Amino acid sequence: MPRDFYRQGTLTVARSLLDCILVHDSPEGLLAGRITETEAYTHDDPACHAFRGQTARNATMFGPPGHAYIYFTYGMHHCFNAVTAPEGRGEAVLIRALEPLAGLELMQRRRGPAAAALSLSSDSEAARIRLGRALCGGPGKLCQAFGLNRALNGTDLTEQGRLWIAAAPDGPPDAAAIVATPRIGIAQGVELPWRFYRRDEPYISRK
DNA sequence: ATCTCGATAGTCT
DNA sequence: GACTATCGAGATC
Repeated sequence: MPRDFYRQGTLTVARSLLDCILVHDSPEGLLAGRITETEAYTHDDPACHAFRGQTARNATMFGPPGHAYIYFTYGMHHCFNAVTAPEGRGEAVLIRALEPLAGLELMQRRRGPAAAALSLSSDSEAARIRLGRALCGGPGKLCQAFGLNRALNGTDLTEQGRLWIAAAPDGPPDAAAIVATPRIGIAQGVELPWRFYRRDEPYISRK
């Protein structure tokens, strides 16, 4: 997606990223997934890392839009965001889940024995969904599956280099097809309905 | 299906 | 020294 896509306003970007394709041309292989669940974080939102000002950790959030903000949390997980606000402002969209499309075998290896034990041949629709959610059904899971870490923090997502986001093949979902709910795992700003996914989307982190 | 809890280390007060 | 934009295991219903 071009730079201007990320300048539409964080809430709009969060909805418009649904169905877009995240691609990682990693040294071990090409990985791709359809974005199925997002959350918006704005500068005046107490749950946003940028709310209390710029620090070394959140610096890329204050940089130009269209770049990756990847941080480490809970001592063992990474989270991947797309920076949205104009420079100096500190806003981003958290990618919470994907439907894996390419590189599933590599994702299984990265996700560990439990995920690797699941059948890769899509015996049934239910089995495919189970596998997809085990691989990329959560912000920490998808980072592990894709091999995303702080080394990729700040990557420009608008050019096809190592990590980028491609347009939704059939365009973004209709507004009427998108559900908005409170965000997951936060202590402040719990009332804001800034988590988005398609109605009837099976590839989400949780209900 | 839903819950409670522990792991684990970087960040900020 | 407290907190964390999480995950998975184990208990419970």
